[in-house]
Amino acid sequence: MLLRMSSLLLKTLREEPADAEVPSHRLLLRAGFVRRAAPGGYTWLPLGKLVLDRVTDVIRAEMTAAGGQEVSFPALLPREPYDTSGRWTEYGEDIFTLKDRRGADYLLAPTHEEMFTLLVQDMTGSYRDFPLVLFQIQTKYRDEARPRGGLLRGREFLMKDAYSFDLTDDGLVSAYATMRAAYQRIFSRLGLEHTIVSAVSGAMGGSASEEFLAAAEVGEDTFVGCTACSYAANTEAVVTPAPASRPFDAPALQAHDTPGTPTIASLVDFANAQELAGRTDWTAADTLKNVVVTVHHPGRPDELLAIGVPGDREVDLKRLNAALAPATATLFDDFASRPDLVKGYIGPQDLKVRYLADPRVAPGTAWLTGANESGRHATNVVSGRDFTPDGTIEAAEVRAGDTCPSCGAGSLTMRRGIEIGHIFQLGRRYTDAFGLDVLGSDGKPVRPTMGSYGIGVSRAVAAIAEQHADERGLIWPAAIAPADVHIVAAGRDGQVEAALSLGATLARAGVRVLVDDRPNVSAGVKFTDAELIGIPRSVVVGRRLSEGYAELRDRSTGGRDEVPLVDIARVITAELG
RNA sequence: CGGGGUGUGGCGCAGCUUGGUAGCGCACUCGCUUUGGGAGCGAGGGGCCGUGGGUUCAAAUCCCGCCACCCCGACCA
Repeated sequence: MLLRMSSLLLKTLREEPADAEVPSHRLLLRAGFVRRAAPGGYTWLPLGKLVLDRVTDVIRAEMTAAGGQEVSFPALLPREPYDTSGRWTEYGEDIFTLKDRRGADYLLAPTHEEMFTLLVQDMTGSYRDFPLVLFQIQTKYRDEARPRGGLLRGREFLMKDAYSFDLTDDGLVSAYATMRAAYQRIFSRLGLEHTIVSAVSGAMGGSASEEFLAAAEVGEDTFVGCTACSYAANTEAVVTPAPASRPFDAPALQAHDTPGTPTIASLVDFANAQELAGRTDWTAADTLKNVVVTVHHPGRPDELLAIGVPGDREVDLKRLNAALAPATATLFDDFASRPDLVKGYIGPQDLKVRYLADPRVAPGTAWLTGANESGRHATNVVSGRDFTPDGTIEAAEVRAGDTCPSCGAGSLTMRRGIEIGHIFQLGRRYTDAFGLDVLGSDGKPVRPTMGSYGIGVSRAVAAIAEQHADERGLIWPAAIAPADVHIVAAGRDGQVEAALSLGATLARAGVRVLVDDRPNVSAGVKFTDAELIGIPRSVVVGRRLSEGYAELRDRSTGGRDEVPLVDIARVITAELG
């Protein structure tokens, strides 16, 4: 490959684009890799397309090596399969829907579980056809409420989705392990520093879910790690260790007048000032905070739900939504319509809505909480005695320093990351929905179980840009750079001709070459552009050409070496192996 | 969904308060000079001022609606 910048469709931007905030977005726009073309949609320009293709090549190679077979489905699909799986309504507003000329419903697929399942149903019939792993690299569509960060969250994006089909649960575990290892190789080759964390599987359903998170400040996911063991989890998936049940030996529930205490802080201040129940050591952790949310069930009427969490913790809506998926929750604020719910003074006793408590609200624990009357709270409200939650829920916020739920010894640290991959054991949700059975060796029908494995390909490009850049621009890992070497012709005394000649020599040897042969462009501009574009290795053919020397530069270290021009091709091909 | 901000040539911005024939820098074209760290001089091309309506003799500017983009919040009981 020999690309000449004199004819390349490329325009680097000297100034920061006004509407790009996150570093990867700014750099990819400035360096001429992508361009915004639609709300949440990006055009891949020649340099960007080269990178994208190299990333997909890595993914394709590793997926194939792991036994996957590549297929490709349409993105434009009829409604019916998604009705069968229930996702037409479950996915809700996040799905792009449209009608054909006859008024029939279509959608632009947000993922393809249904189509993979149907394909396997169509084309298999015997246990001999399994195990099977299929994948595709394809454009997905999601009507995101808020696209952000350029490639990080778009409404149209490139995704690799793969599905394994096994006849036994052991087979699924094995397929999952194979895919997990393939993902580690993929992200390692892509130069992405990442952490594998426990996750929740969201709208897709399933279990044994893990995410690959690329560490980045601008990441949308927060995840925890343990200081003592190898535990790592998305905050959405952190499971709170429940304390042991305690005997119901607390004194009887007692209600108190607590005027003007609608918040936890005001309640604690009041309780200490008034020596409530004879104590002056009340803290927020002694209180039970009860939050009312409206739960929106796809395809069903809304439901009011009360959530109880220790008063020193907030309700984390992301965690709550993860726990309720596929339903979603919003804060309830229409207290006028429900006189039984006294805002600021809600207690779990005799509530007329469903009540789910944090695991810390274990049987026997006693709390200071609302008395369901304005200006009144109650002490010694004991879980399991004075109220019984309808269940537990993981909705309280996770904080740095919390005890590790895995080893119980270390404490949790928190970081942010970009979700670049997600693997989980899907199970039989879709094979059940479509009634996919095949004949087993004993002649009886067997229902396959599925695993689901996704990579956000375009998002991975952004994550790489996020992790591999400095104040001058991008620094691509060699494996996915748009070219192996960037040759800069600096000068007009035959430098352009010499650069092109060197480029041709390298290209013949299989090296991917970008030559800056632009006439009438100053050396300074070319150097600046080369640093912005970020090809890891560059060669400057410049003022020492007449002496037979060129300069070899390393983008990441800034290193420069004068090398005889006749040796350059040999040095570079040796480096590239 | 809520809040804030912004929409003026390809990019970055001024002009709007106080209505009166649209400007600057970069980029682009041509000429001459320059050529190892974002060159100089000269001459040019390019804009339904996001969009629809209203007020007015006259609207980028004032009023109303809509759309888009960016940021923040999705929260304290």
